[in-house]
This record gives sequence, structure tokens and C-alpha cells, in this order.
Amino acid sequence: MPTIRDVAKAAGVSVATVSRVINKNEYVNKDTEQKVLKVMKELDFKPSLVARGLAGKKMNTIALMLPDISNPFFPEVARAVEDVAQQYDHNLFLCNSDNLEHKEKSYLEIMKKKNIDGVIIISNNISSKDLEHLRETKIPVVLLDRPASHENYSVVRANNYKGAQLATMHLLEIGCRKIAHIAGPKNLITAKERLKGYNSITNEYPWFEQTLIAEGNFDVQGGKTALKKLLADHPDIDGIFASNDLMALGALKELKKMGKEVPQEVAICGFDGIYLTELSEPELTTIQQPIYELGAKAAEILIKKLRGELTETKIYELDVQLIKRESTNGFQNSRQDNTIIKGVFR
Amino acid sequence: MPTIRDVAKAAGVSVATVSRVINKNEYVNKDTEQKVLKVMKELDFKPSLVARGLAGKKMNTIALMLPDISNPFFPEVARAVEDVAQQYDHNLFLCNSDNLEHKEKSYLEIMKKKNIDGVIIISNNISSKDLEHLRETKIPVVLLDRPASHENYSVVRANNYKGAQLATMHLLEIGCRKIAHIAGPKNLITAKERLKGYNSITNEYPWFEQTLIAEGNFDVQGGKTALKKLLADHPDIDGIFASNDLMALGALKELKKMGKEVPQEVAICGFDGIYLTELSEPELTTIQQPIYELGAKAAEILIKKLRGELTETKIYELDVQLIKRESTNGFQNSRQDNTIIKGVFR
DNA sequence: TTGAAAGCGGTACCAA
DNA sequence: TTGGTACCGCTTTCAA
Repeated sequence: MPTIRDVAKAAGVSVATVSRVINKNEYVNKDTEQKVLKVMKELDFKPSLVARGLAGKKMNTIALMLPDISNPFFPEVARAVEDVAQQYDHNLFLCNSDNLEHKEKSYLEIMKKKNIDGVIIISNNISSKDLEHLRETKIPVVLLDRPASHENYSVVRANNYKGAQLATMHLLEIGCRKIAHIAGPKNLITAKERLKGYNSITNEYPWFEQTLIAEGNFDVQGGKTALKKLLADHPDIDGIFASNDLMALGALKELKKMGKEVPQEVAICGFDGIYLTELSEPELTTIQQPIYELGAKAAEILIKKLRGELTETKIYELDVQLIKRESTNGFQNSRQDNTIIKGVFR
Repeated sequence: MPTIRDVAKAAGVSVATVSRVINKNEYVNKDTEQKVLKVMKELDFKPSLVARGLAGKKMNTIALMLPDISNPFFPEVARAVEDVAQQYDHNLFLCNSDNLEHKEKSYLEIMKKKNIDGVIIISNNISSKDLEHLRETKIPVVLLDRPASHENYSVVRANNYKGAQLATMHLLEIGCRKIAHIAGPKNLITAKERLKGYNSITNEYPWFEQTLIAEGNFDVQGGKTALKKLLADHPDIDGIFASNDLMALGALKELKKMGKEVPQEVAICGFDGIYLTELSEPELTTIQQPIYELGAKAAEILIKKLRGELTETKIYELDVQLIKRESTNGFQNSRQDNTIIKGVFR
């Protein structure tokens, strides 16, 4: 690989001049510029980004830290981040943390050592301390899907609370009269907010009790287990709002196995809007998060930050949307108390 | 961030000595070593990997180039690659190529400029020329899921031919008497091999004809479209082998919509063994590729190569496995010619 | 408008 | 066993 010196020599100019041509930010005589460009072509010169990085420039690399790329929610985020990064001539470092603090810390260290320009973090347990540590190094951070509590960082997230309300209200509106919730892990803010949204609606109903809430681990198995528990306690459940789609799909499977018809006997609604929800049978009603947009927004903000075009740190809350599909369409209300809901909603 | 010179000064030794302590490959006096280590702790010294890279060392970064991380097959590969990379203290560059040649080329250029140590490529159209170009730079390459034709590169792939045979034979064995194939894109070697495998079996049967093969685009929609075409031409199809799981799932959906019972009327088998196959209703019989292992193997080979521990370039063909599930379990053979198959298989 | 040269933060060779 | 220092390939003053 030819170096900048080779080019300079071949073009009969100084290294500095070649550098100027490369970076097009200082005046260079048109003729010399042409000459240099020509030589660069001929030699197939490719400037070393490593050397440039050492000389104080950005490496044009951002990192995306997430729990597990093989979990269906994240690939779409990653895709979005990479698309935007590419658009701005940046590359993507992928970090699977498994939500393990030591892996997260280790990655943060590596980012410093590799002069990563910025990082998008999706994590539940990054401590403020670690983030502060990162901040000393001036590496811009964007938090994805995280709480508002980190005042010092930009946060991109979806409106989980409202989404949960939409889901619960939808189940009520189609006639469900005993709606359970399969909640996510307590330590996840997103899960907590969805639970709150569910609570804010169901609280007002006489049939509501705490045992209508079961916790799952955001995966398919968690949904199955939670469903079994719920149905054991409350055989008359006729509506289920699961805190994410994977658990909803698990619950769906389990209901089938138990011989319950969905949606005729039990209606079910998920959260996230991952691709799988269109493939299940019946197709799953869900609260669609703008997954791609979340990633894209985070990437845009990050890149603007590290370009210095953006300094404010604020919260970007993206809107969610109810997608009605088969798993709630066709529910048969077999009870008499149709009127309860009306009193509440008007 | 403190530099190596800061450490040297604070410890009262030379830069060279500090470097020796860092790299532990030359003898250093125990006492000085301790002293230096202590100072490094105190100053929270983190050696710049960029500087090290410029000085001729490896960047400890490998790239994974694939069509689209949001396609369900790839995240698991990526996960495997990253796990192994991490194990060997390497990081992962993620490149979505969308199978677009210009994106692939552009990424290869960037890899050179960033001193990427090695790359795993999953692509259908990387030309040998591009690869040769990469080879000049001595960047080791491992091809994943690609043809044997690239004699100069290590290749990791699954036994597609055998897998297709397994699938087809399974359908025959459960009693199917007219088996169609939803093939993948003609330009994909994997798809071609699966088609060959299907052909090798069905060729021998009187009912076989070319119109029992329809081509899809390896996605859900492709499966739907292909199925409609097949059933229009051959309403009596009772078995379907799809070249990948997504198309099988699409076909499944479409069959449902048309009122055909799966597996009672039509049995169906996919290929890949992605996670989705366990979630569909009915659960999908499929040929399981060792997806994670494919990625892990590729990463291991690559890292061994760039460490110089491996120089031979060969083909690693991993075994596939038939996973029998509901989509073929319970097929009802309504015909009389049960005996045909027996003649062939014994 | 261009060139010379001092870094950037390490590695590694040569001496001592 | 250690220190001095050229060098990796580029950027960026400072002068010319």
C-alpha cells in the first residue's frame, strides 16, 4: 500500500500538499491538485484511517451496545443504526453485552482504547458512574430505550406508557372483562412503564386484582410460564396484554396447547411490533414501536453530536401505534356486564 | 488520557521499558515491572490501540459482512462470530451489504483503510477479482455459506444437498405422493444445491415434472407467491419442500388462507432451522443448519489464520439435521399408490 | 500557495 | 535488563 509520502514524491510536491488535497479544506493550486489526484489514482492510494486517527482525527466509527443481537427486537435497531452510520460515512462496532455489567464495562474500556467516536447504548444496568467515566473521555453517548433519569444524556425511546394504555383499552373495547398482564422483568424501565400503563386503566375496575399480573422474562418461555400461572389462578381471564411480543407469542402457544381458542375465548395483545407478529397464527395484535426509527433517530443524534452540530441533551419520545390483528379480532364476549366499561369511558 | 510517556516519566523509567511491561514479551526486572504496573494503575493508563495499530500491530478487529442483519438467519451467525471474537479479544465490525456489489466493494476498501485484521463474508456476488484485491493486502478471508469454487479461501458451509434429500425423503416417507419445491434464487449456490438435492430424489418418480418447482426470493412473500403458482398448476400437491424457512412460513400462511389443512392435506418442510419455526402454528418441520456453529467455526478459522496458526485453506462442511415437527406429522395419505415408494427405497 | 518539521502514542531495534 | 530513538502514516502549525 502506497503512503502519502509515495504520492508526494511521485507528484513532486510535499506531503503537506497531498494532505491538503485529501482533506480539501485549504487552498491548493488547481494544477497541483489535479496532478496530485492523478498520482493518487495511479498509485491507488488509500489514506490510512489509523494514522489519521492517531493524528487526532475521528475514526468514523460508532459502537452499538445491546444485550443480544439474536433477540428479534435488536437486529432491526442495528440495521437502522448501520444505515444511518453508513449514510454519514461511519462504521459500526457491534457489542453484545448480555446485560452483563462486566461485559459492558469491558466494552466501554475498549471503546476508549480504540478511539471510538460515539456510542449508542441499550442497557438496563449501566451505572451512571460508568457513563460518567465515559463522559470524561468526551465520547458522546445516546441511550436507547432507557429512562429519563439520565439527565446528562440524550435518550431515545418509545412511549411505553401510552402504548400499554392503548393495548389495555383495546382489549376492553372489544369486550374483554378480565384482563391479565404478563409483565416484563421488574428492573427494566420499559417493562415498568408498560405495567403502569396497564394499571392506570385496570385499576378502576372492580375485577382487577394484583394476581392478574404475572412476571415473565421477555422471552417466549417466560410468556408460557406466566400464562400457566395466570390461568391457574384465574380460569376466567378473557384478555391478555403481554409486555412484549415474544411473551405474547409464548402465551399464545400455551393457550393453544390448553385448548383455549384465540381470539374467541381469550384475546391477546403484545408489544413491540416485531416481524414475528405477522407470522403467528393467529396474527398477533400488538403495539407497534417504530423500531427502525428508534435506531435511526439514535444514530442521527449521535452523529450530529460528534460532529458538534448538536449539544443539547434531551429526550426523544417516539410514538407507538396499535396494530389490530387476528388475535383480538373476533373475541366473543360471553358475559352480561357489557356496560361497565361505558361508565368509565365517557 | 495519560500516554506511555507519562507513565515512563512517573515511574522513572524509559518508554521502552513501559512498552515491555505492557507487552510482557521481553524480560523486565521484577521490581521495575511492579513499579511500572503500579504507576499504570495510578494513572489509569490505557494504551491506545490506534497508536499500536499504526506501529504495525494488529487492530484486533474482524469484520462480518452479510446481506442484512435484520433477516432472521443472520443475527444468530453474528452472535456466534462476536462470541468467538470476544473470546479471542477481538471486536466486530458489522457490514450490511444488501447483496449490493457497490456496498461490498466499498466496505472492502474501508477495511483496508482501517487495518481490519480479517473478514468473514457472506455474499453471493463477491467476484473473485475483489477477493484477489483483498488478498494483496494479506487480509485473511473466510467465506461463509459459499461455493467450493473459491479454492483460495477457506469456506464454511452446511451440507445443503444432503439436507434437501433428507427433507424430500421425509415427505415421501410420511406418504406424500406429489412433492413440490419452492426453490431459492437461482444465483444462490445454497439454493441451487438444495434444488439439486430435491431433484436427485424426485427425478425417479413418474409424477415429477419441472412445474413442481417454483422460485421464490427467500422471503415470506416469495413463499406465498410461489405457493399460489404451484397450487394453481397442481391442485393435488400434497407435500412441499421449501428452500428456506421464511418461504415455508409464507407458504404455510397462504395454505391456511386457501383453506388447506397443514399437515393433514399438505405436509410442508423448510430449511435453516431459524427460531421462527418453533413459533409457527403448526410448528414447522425443517432441516436444521447448525447456524450458530457455522458462525463460530468461521470466526475460529479466521482468528487462527490471522494469528498464523492456520494456513491451509479448506472447506468445512457442517452437518444438517431433520427436525420433525407438526407441519409434517399427521399427514393423511389419501391415495392408493402407497407402494411406489417402497420399490425405490429398498 | 507550498514546504519543513513537530507531533499523535505506541513498537522495536541498537547500544549500553 | 534498560535507555535512546527512529519510525508507523497522517495532520497541522509555522515560515517561506
